[in-house]
This record gives sequence, structure tokens and C-alpha cells, in this order.
Amino acid sequence: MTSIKDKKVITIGIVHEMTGLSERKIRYYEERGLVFPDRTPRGTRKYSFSDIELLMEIANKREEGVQTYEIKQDLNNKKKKEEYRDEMIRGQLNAQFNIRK
Amino acid sequence: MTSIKDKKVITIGIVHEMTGLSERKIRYYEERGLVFPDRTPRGTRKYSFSDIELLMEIANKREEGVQTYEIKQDLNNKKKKEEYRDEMIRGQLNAQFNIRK
DNA sequence: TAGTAATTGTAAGATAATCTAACACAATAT
DNA sequence: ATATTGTGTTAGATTATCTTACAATTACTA
Repeated sequence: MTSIKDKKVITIGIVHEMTGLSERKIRYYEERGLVFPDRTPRGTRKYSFSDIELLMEIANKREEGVQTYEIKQDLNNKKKKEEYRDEMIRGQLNAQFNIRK
Repeated sequence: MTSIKDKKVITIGIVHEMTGLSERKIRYYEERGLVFPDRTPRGTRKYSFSDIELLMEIANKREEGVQTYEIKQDLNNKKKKEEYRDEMIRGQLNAQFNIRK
């Protein structure tokens, strides 16, 4: 489920280096509920490689003129679809191997 | 050849968090030629997940009493073996598919 | 079209993180 | 016995990050 790509270990300066996005933008996309970095005990943000991929997708959408609100909807839909699919798969497995509750 | 695990994106504080090693030790192992972090333009060290694995191997060796110098020898030998093996493989491929120079 | 919301930039001030260099000292090696 | 190794700690300087606020522009909306 969670791989190295999901480990939140990259500080914002390096995310900036890697994506070319300004730190302002990166923080703003968090404010709008699009990314969710972890924090160190003192409050420094930490991002994962997956977060960086996501940020670049967001940047692309933004260039197409899509607003953060819509991007957020899309992300939520995508997440829901994935959850639904996973649930279906679990259901199938249950039906096969775990007939009685 | 190079994967996400080799991207140097993790600052020393987080390496410390992840490994439990003091920053002093981490820098010292660099001084002894055991790890080679990249640097940001301003000089901040950046480590990869592979570096972190390596650092933990080093820490284990150290606990067994092995000195950094020996550890370095071992690492160099390991590297040489890998290079040798790779060269052999390339050689085989050449023999198969690329008979004339 | 006027007015509100969204998106970014920039600045200020505070705090956190990192760097290098140096000194100390115990443990090891020669 | 002396030299080397490995770490901790400190000091001072520099860099990085955080939050908050204000400004300006662009994009919706009633």
C-alpha cells in the first residue's frame, strides 16, 4: 500500500527545486486542501515523492486554467473511485473465502 | 539503474530522525569517505533513501566494532565486484550480438 | 458591471535548521 | 606510549522555513 514514494521526507525548498513551483504556490495548494504534507515537531513541512507528482499534476491543471476548487473535486472523485474499487475487491474475496460472517 | 531510492532529496535533520544517528556521526562518515551526499547551491547536504540504508549498515558495523576505514574497504570491494559483474554481463552480450568490433 | 473570490508575489519578523571549525576526551590501534 | 579514531559539544555565521499581512491581477457571479 505505502511505498517509499509515500514517505514524507522532503522539505519545501527541495520540492521547489524539483518542481519549479514557488514555495508560495506549494503552501497555497495546501491551504486549498490539495496536498497534505506532514510536519516535523517544529513545524517544517515534509513532502513525499507522490506529493511532488501530485503537485506537478496540479500545476498542469492550473496552466489549463482549472481552479483549485475543481482540481480538488477531481481528486476527491478519483479517491472515491479507488476506495470503491478496493472495497469491491475485498467484497469479492470475502464472497470467495469467507462465506459466513 | 537509478531509481527513486537514489534521488538525493533528504536533509540531514530528517536523516537523523529516520536513522537515529547524530548529525555529527552522519557528517563524520562523509568525512571518512563512506557516504556522498549532494549539496544544494547553498551547501545543504541532501541524502537518498539508499544513503540512509547505507548509513544504517555503517552504524551496525560500527556497533560490531568495525572501524570506518575497514567499512570503507568493504564498500569499495563490493562496488568493484558489482562493476566487474556488470562488465562481464556486457561482455557476454557483446559476444552474442556484436561479434565484430 | 460592480463586487466578491481566487491566485500569486512580496515583505517583515520570528524561529528553526544547517554549516564549518575547534576543542575535549575516551577508546583503539600501532 | 603515542598516534589515530570516533563522538559530543559549543560557538558564530548563514540559510531555510514559518506565519501573517498587504497588494495586485485575474476570474467568476449576481
